[in-house]
Amino acid sequence: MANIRDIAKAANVSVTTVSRVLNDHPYVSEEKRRAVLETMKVLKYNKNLNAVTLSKGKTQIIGVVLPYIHQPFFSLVLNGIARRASEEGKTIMLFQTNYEEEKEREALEKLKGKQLDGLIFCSRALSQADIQMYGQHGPVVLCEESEHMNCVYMNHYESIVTGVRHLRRRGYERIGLTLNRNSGRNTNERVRALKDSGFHDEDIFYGALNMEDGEEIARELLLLGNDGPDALIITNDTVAAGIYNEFRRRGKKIPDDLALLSYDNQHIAQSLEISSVQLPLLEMGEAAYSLLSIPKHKKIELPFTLIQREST
Amino acid sequence: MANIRDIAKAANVSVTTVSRVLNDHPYVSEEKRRAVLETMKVLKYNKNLNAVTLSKGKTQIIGVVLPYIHQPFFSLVLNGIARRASEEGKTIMLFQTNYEEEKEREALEKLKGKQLDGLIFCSRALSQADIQMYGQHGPVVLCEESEHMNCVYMNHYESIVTGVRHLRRRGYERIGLTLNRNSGRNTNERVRALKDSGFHDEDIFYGALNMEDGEEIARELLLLGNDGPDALIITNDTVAAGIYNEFRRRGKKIPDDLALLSYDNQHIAQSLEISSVQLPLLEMGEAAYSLLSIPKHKKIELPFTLIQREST
DNA sequence: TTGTAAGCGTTATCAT
DNA sequence: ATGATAACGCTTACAA
Repeated sequence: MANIRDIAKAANVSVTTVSRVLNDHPYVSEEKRRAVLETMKVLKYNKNLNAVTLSKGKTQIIGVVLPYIHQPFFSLVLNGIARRASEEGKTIMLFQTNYEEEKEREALEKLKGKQLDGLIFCSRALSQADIQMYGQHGPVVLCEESEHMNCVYMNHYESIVTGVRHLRRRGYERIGLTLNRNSGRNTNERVRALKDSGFHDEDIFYGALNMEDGEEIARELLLLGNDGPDALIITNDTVAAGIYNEFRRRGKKIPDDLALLSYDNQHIAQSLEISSVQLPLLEMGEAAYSLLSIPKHKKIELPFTLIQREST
Repeated sequence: MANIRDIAKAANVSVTTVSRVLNDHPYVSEEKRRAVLETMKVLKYNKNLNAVTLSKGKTQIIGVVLPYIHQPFFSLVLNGIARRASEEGKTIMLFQTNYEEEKEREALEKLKGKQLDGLIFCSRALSQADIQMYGQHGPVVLCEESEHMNCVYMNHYESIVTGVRHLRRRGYERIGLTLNRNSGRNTNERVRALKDSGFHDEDIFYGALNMEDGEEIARELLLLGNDGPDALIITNDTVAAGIYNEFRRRGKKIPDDLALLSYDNQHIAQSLEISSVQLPLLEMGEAAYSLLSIPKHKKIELPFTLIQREST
């Protein structure tokens, strides 16, 4: 592997000149430029990007932390980030964490080790305080409200309040909630909003992330019969689809037997006519990316829209 | 920013000793180890990972090239890759190309520049020959059949033949096909299989990738009336869902008015009872990752399964 | 067990 | 315009 010095020697110029040619700097005669280019070809020269990185102190790599790649929510946010990053010639390093703190730490350590120019958390398991500690090593953005770090988020409390109001107007009286985790800021906000609206813990179902989880919850609800909620606000469309499917299989009707309101408004909600809270996820990703280069604390709240369909 | 030399000086040891402490090497007295660790804390030392990279000549980064992150097909393959990579302490650099050759080239150039230890193409716009040229700079794996590069793929020709046989058995006589692109190895194989089965160009619909595309194609088909195919093999479940939705909206019935057989067997196919060809996508990703470290040419063909539902 | 010094391959500063 | 030379910060023979 020929390096810049080999080229310099072979072409009878200095390394500086070779570097100049490499970077299209001015102040290099056409004659030498051609000579350098020629010997590069002869010696099959390849620029070593790691050396550039070390010398410049920047990698042009942005880290993105998310729990699950294949969830529509996260893959759309990621998409938004990737789009902006690509426009600016940055690349994305992906950290799929499955909500394991250790995996999140790996990403933070790469920021600390200068392998990343910035880091975006689409969701997190570590505490905000833990994450904030790494802020001194480079820009960190959260897709969740934060008082100390740059962040882009939607108002989860308000979204639940809006959902409850919508359901009440449609005549539903006992409203339940499904959630993925039993901690996390967004989760807590949703729970708080539900309780403030006068509903109870017993109608909150945790561990609701996939279609199978939805089917499972549906079976629980069917056992409860009239002793359960008559409407459910659901983690995401996929879980809602699971509930929908299981109810249909058992000969139950949506929304007569159970009203469904889910989050994300993905294709499947559209197809099954499930009401859903739509978030501008691509925009969230794009905003997160932009926030990386804003030095002072900035929060961006994104609006949501409730799309009503047959399920409510 | 204190570096390894500063630490050495302050702790009264050599840089080698510091490096040894850093890497948990044996042969360093407990006394010095503690001294080093202590001064590291005092001087707030952070290891610079780029320097490590340059020195070692390996980055532990694997590049993944795919056209669209948010498509279930690709996000599942990516998931499989990420899982294996994470197990081995490698990280993923993501290249969302939107099938732009230039973007694919960026990834290849990073391999050439030693910023990547390997590269996986989940799909491609560049020719195999173009990609193969970069094989000299590091391992490259394709998720598509190739005679020269390591690859994991499914037999697209056979999948169409199987689909056609299935549809014929169910009584359908004129079978059409939807595709995303009008080139690409997988696409070509599908077209070839359809033609070999006795069907024609006129029933092939291109540009079918999203739900909206499906709706559009559905409208075209509705205009054709009885002058179109009575069954369709479809790019993916999302497109199929689009067709399904549009037909339902117009009061048409699936499969009476049109039989649908799609690819990928994602949630939405399950929910809408659409027959679908299932591929082991996670396994495909995992296999692709493993193939990176196999020096001699190896091909892995993955099986597919036709899941029959109400749409056929 | 410890240290010296030569890489790794660039970029950047400062003369000339 | 061109070049010497010092960073960048770590790893790793090789020597002691």
